[in-house]
Amino acid sequence: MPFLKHLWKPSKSIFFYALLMALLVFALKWMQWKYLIADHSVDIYIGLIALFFTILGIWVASQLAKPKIETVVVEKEVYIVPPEEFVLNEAELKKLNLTTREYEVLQQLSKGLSNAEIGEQLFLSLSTVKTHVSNLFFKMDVKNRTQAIEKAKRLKLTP
Amino acid sequence: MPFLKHLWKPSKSIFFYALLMALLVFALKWMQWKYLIADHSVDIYIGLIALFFTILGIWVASQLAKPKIETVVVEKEVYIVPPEEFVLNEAELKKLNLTTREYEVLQQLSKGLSNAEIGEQLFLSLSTVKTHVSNLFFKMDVKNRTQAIEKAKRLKLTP
DNA sequence: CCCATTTTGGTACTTTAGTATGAGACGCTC
DNA sequence: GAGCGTCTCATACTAAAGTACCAAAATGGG
Repeated sequence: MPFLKHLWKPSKSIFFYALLMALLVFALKWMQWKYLIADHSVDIYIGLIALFFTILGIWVASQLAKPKIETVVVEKEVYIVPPEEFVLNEAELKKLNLTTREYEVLQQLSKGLSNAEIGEQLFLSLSTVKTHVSNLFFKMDVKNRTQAIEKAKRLKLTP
Repeated sequence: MPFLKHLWKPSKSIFFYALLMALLVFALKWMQWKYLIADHSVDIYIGLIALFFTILGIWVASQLAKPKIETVVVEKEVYIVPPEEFVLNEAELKKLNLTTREYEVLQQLSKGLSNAEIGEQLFLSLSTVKTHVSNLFFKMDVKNRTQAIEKAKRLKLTP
């Protein structure tokens, strides 16, 4: 009977109930000497005791058999990606009305390359790079390359 | 006491237990006449009845009371922040061994300001700004301001 | 107070960036 | 083919950036 296992669990309560039961027995014994020695109402006496202790047993069982609520906490992780990969903002790019070559120069510019290095990368003379860069600044409405880089990254035109 | 509601539910069982109880009382009455009239072992008799009916009550309660095991599953959503706000990388900053003033210049530099503008912001002459900037490039191991900005942002030294 | 570091500023110079202007070559379209 | 836009490159110039070296003033700790 698996129920009994639960009965023995709360050891502190056991002593309390045992003490309570002892007191009741003592009280009943006292009542026995006072009222029941004389007459023959032993049947009623026994019945009352049986009824009382049955109810007591039920009550004890109800007290010991506690709700027993098992709370299972399941942590559900809501993952929100931080990678933040580069997605070209084509709308903004189109607004600027850059030519193909100008955009290529802008990409190199955003890498932090100098005009000479851009020329090496795209096989252009320094003059040509300067021309593209200058036109780039005009179209982008900036005054120097650092502002151009900042704006290009902010508008998601370059990584 | 909500427990009693469960007791009254199975009406068929009630008659069975009532009948059982009646039989037991009858049996006890018979035992009473046979063994216990003569002597003074009424105490033991009462104790046995009390014990028996307590156990009976417990048993009845355990039979009638449902398992009563409630499993509550609580789903706890744990969010992982995406804000990605600027957090200064103090470790990397310390590695560079920049002076206070140099770092202030770097902060303005990262905004895309020219040397002259940085001078206006920090109330410095162009010469002083150039000195700081030059020392900055040496300590950061870069060749120009665009690389310095790129590195500062990558190492989370500036927003 | 002394010393090391920082901060500030200067001069002189080189390099790079950026502007302005022009011009030749190419491809496309009307 | 004329016109247009793009791409290329050049020259000339100015502005800004960057380097090198020096030095005075301020700062802060032992």
